[in-house]
Amino acid sequence: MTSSDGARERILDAATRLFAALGYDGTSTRMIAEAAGLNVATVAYHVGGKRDLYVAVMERAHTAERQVLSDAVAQVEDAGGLLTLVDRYIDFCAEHPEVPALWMHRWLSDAADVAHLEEHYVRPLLEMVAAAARKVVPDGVDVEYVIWTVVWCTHGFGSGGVLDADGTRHGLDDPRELARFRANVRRLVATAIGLPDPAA
Amino acid sequence: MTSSDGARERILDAATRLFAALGYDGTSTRMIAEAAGLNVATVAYHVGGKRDLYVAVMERAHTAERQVLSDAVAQVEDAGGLLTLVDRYIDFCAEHPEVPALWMHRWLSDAADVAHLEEHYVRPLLEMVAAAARKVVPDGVDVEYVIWTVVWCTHGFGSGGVLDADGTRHGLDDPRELARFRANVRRLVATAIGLPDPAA
DNA sequence: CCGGTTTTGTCATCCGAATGACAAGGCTCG
DNA sequence: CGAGCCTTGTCATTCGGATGACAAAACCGG
Repeated sequence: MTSSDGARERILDAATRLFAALGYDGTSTRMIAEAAGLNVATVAYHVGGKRDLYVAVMERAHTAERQVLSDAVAQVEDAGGLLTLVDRYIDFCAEHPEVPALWMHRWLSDAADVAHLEEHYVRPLLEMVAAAARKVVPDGVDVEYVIWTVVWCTHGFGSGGVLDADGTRHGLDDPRELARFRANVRRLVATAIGLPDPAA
Repeated sequence: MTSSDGARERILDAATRLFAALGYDGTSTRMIAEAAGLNVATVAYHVGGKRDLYVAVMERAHTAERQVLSDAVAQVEDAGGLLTLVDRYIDFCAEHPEVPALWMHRWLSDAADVAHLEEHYVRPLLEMVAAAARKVVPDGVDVEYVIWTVVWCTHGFGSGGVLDADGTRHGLDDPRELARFRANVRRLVATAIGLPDPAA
């Protein structure tokens, strides 16, 4: 049973879910094994130790993220195109809430000595987007700052969400929250790069 | 020795530092004891178990935060006063980086079963600020959204910071990063609430 | 001032549980 | 068979928590 029909995939799926929800320290290999419906040792057999598991999860998440962003970047032709790019990224984070959650946890735990994730992955990604943006935006705009603002907001709203009046939390999985978020980020970016307010 | 001359304070200081840096799961009572220069049991004697330690840390952090915000709210008389309020909060987060870091970890459901922190602490705080803001801001402005945006950005830049071109990280402890952040948030808030762009 | 008692602060130590990791063996299907 | 897949079993380590012992200080009746 379970054969090899994507055992590794199932393991990574479970690990992604758990790392995103509980962080690296809050997740044990046994939890991951149980969530994947496999034995603890089987997980090690397919992926390796806990650290390998984590790296594999982060790399897979990053690959998806890079795919979305590089596709979107390729279609940026003017400043307005940046709003579409932002839209794509928001969509991606709403559809895959694990990604912002994984990164959020990561930003806060320098403990994990997997520094190459930042250096080799997020920095190039950031530069790719920044380069595309600089071409279509007036000089003097602090492009990197705008990007970081969008990143922090999107990751924040996406993983932490908003504490509603009745004490419940809403993230970007909530369609109404998503719409509100999108409209506001569009306006935020538009004014930051000197575009007219998008009435949506 | 060390008597009771603020042993509890020293413990809470160490715990705050560690919880902020490593999160709840990443911190052990033994680390805290060592960082405070005390025995594990002594920590338990003064504060209690790990959970009590965490709650005490969060409550102390929240008290400071509320103090700053309620002082600032009391001086808001017009829309421009909100920019001052934001400034105060940014200053606070820059001076006490543990606070945004603690909350950041918390949003990602660090020690999830201490829900009263959100319900009894952050929600009232949020409502206090929102109420003050609504009085001086045009109707139709999504005040709570603006607040959440500022919170996420400030906590994000404050605890996670920004990944610089050379791979180093800069948070709000870096004066230049702080200035850049402040200017941009001021503008962000100003445009969101229909104020002229503050040239600062 | 004083002897004895209580309270307070600290420590070394132990316990049950959980964790990450690994060795060795057993499936099962081509 | 035998290689890929999975399990059982075990190990050292670490965790949070609790206990009992001890010293110093505070307290108190005389």
